[in-house]
Amino acid sequence: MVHGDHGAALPEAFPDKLSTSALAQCAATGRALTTLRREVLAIFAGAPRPLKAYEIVERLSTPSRRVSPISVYRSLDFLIEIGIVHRLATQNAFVARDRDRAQDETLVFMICQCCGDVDEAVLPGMTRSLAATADAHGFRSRGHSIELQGECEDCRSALANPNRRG
Amino acid sequence: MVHGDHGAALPEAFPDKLSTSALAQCAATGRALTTLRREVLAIFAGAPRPLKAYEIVERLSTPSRRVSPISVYRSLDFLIEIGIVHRLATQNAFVARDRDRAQDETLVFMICQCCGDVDEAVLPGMTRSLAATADAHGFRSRGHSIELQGECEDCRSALANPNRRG
DNA sequence: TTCAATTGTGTTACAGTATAACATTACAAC
DNA sequence: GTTGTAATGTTATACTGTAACACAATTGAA
Ligand SMILES: [Zn+2]
Ligand SMILES: [Zn+2]
Ligand SMILES: [Zn+2]
Ligand SMILES: [Zn+2]
Repeated sequence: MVHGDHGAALPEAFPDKLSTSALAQCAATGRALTTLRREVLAIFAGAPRPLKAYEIVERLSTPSRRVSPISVYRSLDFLIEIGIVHRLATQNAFVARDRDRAQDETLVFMICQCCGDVDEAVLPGMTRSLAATADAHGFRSRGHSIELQGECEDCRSALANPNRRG
Repeated sequence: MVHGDHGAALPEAFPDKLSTSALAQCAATGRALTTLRREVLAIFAGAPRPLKAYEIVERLSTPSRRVSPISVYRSLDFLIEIGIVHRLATQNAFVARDRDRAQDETLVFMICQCCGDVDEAVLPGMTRSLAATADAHGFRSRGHSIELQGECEDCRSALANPNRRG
């Protein structure tokens, strides 16, 4: 983070939507939204930015309860499987999003190198475009990771105008 | 790798093209293609598949010469900067490609989960499409990572037809 | 020539990320 | 109750990447 902590984000009505999505997915797939998994999800709900696995470990651990990294990774894997959490491969970090993923939605993550914020987008044409490309190469695609690095709007205006009142 | 080691790849005339590209980039940017960097590049030249950083460490090390991970990472960073090597974020691995990258070419990597092979493609529309998306979100993109996971053609036909002569 | 300044490497140690292997619990089905 | 499955606990370890500082080589002045 190069300059101040502008760029707050949306920690509000987040939890409910996430949990709702998660429960729906669990019901659909016959798996359980256990305590641990809910706890992990709750941490995401309150987090405006991507979380590192070991941050989650820390936040879940107390003097009387040491949560192990592998437990967290297992919960993350689960939440990724049901489509609630996404791994940001370029950051070794994770975000929770509750888009009602219509089968093939191609998510693009835009990651601000300055403040760490992550925004996401769905490119309508992208899914077809990627599928066509894969096809042309005889490749059967089963998943993808699309991440942009750069600067978010807030950070750009902050850089252009470091102190608000000249 | 689930089944046999089909899917050989192109280790042939590779080295020269890579080195040529690298030298050109160095000349253009006033940096040096040192011995270590050339050695790393040479390992890529002979490798049909992505390399892990510590694989390179091993291959460069001998009883009398222990190359340290950080030296390898530094060389990798350099080769990435000049555009010869790409990091596959989802694999923690690296590939060398010598595409004469016209400024904005948007590379898409297709990574076979079965044999580990990596193919690449350039989507003509992609660069504009991503730029438009970023714009719409006020995001200034400075780099990206686009990776597909799936199965390559060879692996699919091998799976469909495990033993070649029924 | 000697003196920076820059670039690249060596060396050591360490931080950060992720998983293996096996024991244990919880719960449902038979 | 026993069996099977899903999930978690526990311990240890493997894998990935970097910090910090010393050293060497190059270049371009003073
Ligand atoms: Zn910022
Ligand atoms: Zn920002
Ligand atoms: Zn295969
Ligand atoms: Zn394959």
